[in-house]
Amino acid sequence: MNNRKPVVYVVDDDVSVCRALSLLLKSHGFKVQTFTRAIDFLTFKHPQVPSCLVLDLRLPNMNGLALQETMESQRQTMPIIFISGHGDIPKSVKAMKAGAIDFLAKPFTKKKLLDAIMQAILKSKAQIKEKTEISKIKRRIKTLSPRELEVFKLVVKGMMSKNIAFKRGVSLQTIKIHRGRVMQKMQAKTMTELISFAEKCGIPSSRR
Amino acid sequence: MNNRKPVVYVVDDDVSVCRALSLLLKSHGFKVQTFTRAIDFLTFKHPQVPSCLVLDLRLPNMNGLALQETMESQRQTMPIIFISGHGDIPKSVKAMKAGAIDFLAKPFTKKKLLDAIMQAILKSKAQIKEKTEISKIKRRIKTLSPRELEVFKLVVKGMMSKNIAFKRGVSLQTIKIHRGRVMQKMQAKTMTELISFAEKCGIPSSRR
DNA sequence: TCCGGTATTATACTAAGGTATAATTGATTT
DNA sequence: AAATCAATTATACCTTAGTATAATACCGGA
Repeated sequence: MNNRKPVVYVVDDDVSVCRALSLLLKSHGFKVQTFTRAIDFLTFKHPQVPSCLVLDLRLPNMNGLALQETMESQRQTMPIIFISGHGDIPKSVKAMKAGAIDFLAKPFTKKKLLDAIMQAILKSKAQIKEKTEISKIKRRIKTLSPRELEVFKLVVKGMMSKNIAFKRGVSLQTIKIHRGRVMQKMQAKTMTELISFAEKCGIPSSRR
Repeated sequence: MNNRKPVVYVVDDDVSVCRALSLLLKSHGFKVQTFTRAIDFLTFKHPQVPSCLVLDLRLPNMNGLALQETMESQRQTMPIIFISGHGDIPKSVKAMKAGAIDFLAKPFTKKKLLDAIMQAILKSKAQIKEKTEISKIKRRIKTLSPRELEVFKLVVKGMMSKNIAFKRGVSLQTIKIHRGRVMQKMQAKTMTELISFAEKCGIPSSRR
């Protein structure tokens, strides 16, 4: 079983659309999961593999745009491709503003859809890579003691050990030890690496 | 003469639209420049102040989307708001994909347009700030001698002076002097600052 | 040809970063 | 009560960064 095969989720209330898209996409090497209701997709636990969502704009109960908003508020970053039979410009603009990859008005060609999906999967791959990297770093940050975390933040802002020591009213040696442990726990071989770790997790470096 | 008043450029082949928008926007504190042809806007030299472009989709010779592409290829980053009487979903999607702030179908309310312009001007301000900062740093980079530039790049990757010296087959002292001059010329007080300068100019730090 | 910028090296020194060892204190957990 | 961890400090030592001074060499422009 190949877990690395990209997954395309399809949410469309029209079962025949689901079936047709499923066939098309499976024939192009994607794994496909279809849903006829937004809520079913939201409660579905997606694995951590490159994936995207092909989403019908008009759905019962919760429409596509609302689903998109919900995903955003849940920090779900899966790329979305909208498909719509009765869409209009404001809706397409809203979808795109919210970060959709594409918005296809029905009828659309297979090529248009497949191109969009290809792009979405690429983006998903990049997102997953970024996410796993950040979570790895955050896991390391969690192992820091409060003092170490504080020293970490000041160090990446460019403050010298002696100044940190003075600011906190402790000895230089204490800070040096904290600093050393920060490097160890963060698994940073150099200052530059430490700074890049901090940046990736939104910890400000320099005076930005 | 207030040079800091934001400028809104309007490109629309309909003179009455130009006039109406000009009146509306001037009454809201913007400076306004109108054009009836894309080429007139392109050849106009805009000053370095917060500004945005209100752009009609349908224009003679060069339509709005083509103008947008041209600006992109010229690295013109001015935020664009499309207005359109006969647009469709694909065109609006294309515009948004290419980075437009908004795409308003005529008729639109004054509020919609003003909101979009407000957002565009904010973005423009951020762009200008970013751009001036980067150009300031790039100016400093230009003062570096070839050797200094090389050392700069290796330093921000986290390489130690002695390793740089070995790699280049020169003495440690030589590298230290280059390094010192890099800090001077780049006006960096700390390593973190030097790294943030490098990052802003796309010079890779660490192993990214 | 002389000057200035670049590149190089050496010696010597100061400052800052980093490690090792050892010890103390306080809080929390077992 | 004992053990563990975080935080602290001191002493000592080593490495790396950074500066000052002085000297050599090369190259291109005035």
